[in-house]
Amino acid sequence: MLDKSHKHISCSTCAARKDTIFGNYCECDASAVDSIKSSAYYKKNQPVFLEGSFPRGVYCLNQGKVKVFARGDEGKEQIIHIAKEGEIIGFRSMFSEEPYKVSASTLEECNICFINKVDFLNMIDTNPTLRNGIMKELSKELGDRAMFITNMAQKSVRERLAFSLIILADIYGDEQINLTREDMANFIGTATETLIRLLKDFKEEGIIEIHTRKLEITNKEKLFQIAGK
Amino acid sequence: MLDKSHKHISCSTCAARKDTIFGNYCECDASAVDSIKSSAYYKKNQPVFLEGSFPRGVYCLNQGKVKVFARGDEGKEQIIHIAKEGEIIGFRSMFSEEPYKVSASTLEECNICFINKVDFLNMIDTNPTLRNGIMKELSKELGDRAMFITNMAQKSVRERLAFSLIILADIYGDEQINLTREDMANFIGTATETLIRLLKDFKEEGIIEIHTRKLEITNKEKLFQIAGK
DNA sequence: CTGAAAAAATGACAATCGTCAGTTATTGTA
DNA sequence: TACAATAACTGACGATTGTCATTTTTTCAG
Repeated sequence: MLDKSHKHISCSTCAARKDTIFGNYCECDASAVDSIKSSAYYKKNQPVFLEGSFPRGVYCLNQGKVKVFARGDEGKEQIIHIAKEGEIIGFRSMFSEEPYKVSASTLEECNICFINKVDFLNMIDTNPTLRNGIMKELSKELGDRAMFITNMAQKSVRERLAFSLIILADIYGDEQINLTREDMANFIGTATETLIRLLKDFKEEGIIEIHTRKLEITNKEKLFQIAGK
Repeated sequence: MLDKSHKHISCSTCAARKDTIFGNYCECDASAVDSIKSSAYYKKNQPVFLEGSFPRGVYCLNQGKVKVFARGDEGKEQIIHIAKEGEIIGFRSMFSEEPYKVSASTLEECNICFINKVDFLNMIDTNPTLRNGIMKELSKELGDRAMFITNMAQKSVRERLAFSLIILADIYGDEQINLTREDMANFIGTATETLIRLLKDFKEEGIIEIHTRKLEITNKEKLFQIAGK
């Protein structure tokens, strides 16, 4: 259940805490983080931060999913990442001292906590474990994006779709994948029409079941096979 | 002139030093870095580090260019970045504690300095300015790769070629761009044959001049126009 | 519950781009 | 300097994928 009020969400009762950088790397107690953060409820399709603006702090997802995307020359979205419960987003630009290069927007109802820039940087300076966690995170993501680029450049749309469905299945866990066709196409890097046709193919091949918006994977084996490793 | 011996290259006389993270962010004197590093001469097309292996330290380019690339499922290279004098490469995996996700290989004769992992991590721990420089670098690159992904996904090969030529012109400075057609194709993300045909088109449109291997840009304006921002 | 708006789906068509097969040019080395 | 190896280039062809136009379905607000 989502807390739709703006009342404070406590780190100590946060179900996602074990998945966060704080829960993983930081021996600092939950109340320390609690005391410097605020929390807010977001409706579906609400912006979290916008490309071009300067970061005021970082966002920690307590509940819900958020798409992180860049815009191409003609304004078309390219989804770079889909963040879920426990992830921290928007901290890259805090170190680079540049405006955001990407935007973030909720894909569903969300509860998101916010830590002010000064407080966050202060935590990093004084807490080596947390700092190392952040650096680890940055580095890991850099590796992920190298692979993302390679997939974009070398795989066919069909292969990318298979690959992306595996990633999405992981993000959505027991839930069924729930994205608009347009968002999914913008994640895979193709036209919406092409995506729809390929989903139909997959359905006919018995790989997925389509429940209107929601997708259920029925043959993950075959997805791996098509995705090619 | 390249120093082909293995004798020590000094940071204090390094022409590229002003462009490095050390020269930019770190108030520590050159001799401190000098004392912990070694230097080596690399021939053209020599590996610097390999995907899958664990990092032993970081590499700082004194002279020459290095390609950083991932491999797709069929072994095809995707060039993620071309590093030039002054750049430090191979430090991401040191934080992520994973094996390298990418390989690096010299594109020409190079002099490359090496700093041992322990020494480097130690520097970072004790030098906040350097540390911030590294974090800034990681973040910036993350932003660059978001844009790289977007370009791959949304631009045509012709547009990507124009865009890449602008980037390459910047990397090569006053020198002419000097890459094999295959490397250039692997940077742009296309087949070698397609690249060759498009280069011919550009030549006929008066945008570039082709001197066998080397490329000279004669109409940068038009490149920007084709690349689309 | 209903109508309007948004999203999903389908069809037709053309252009881009990759693949394969082969030729020509360049490079590096014996 | 010549020869082998590598790289650059050309041609033919078809598959994949994007675009545009239109219809059907779903969603959501009143």
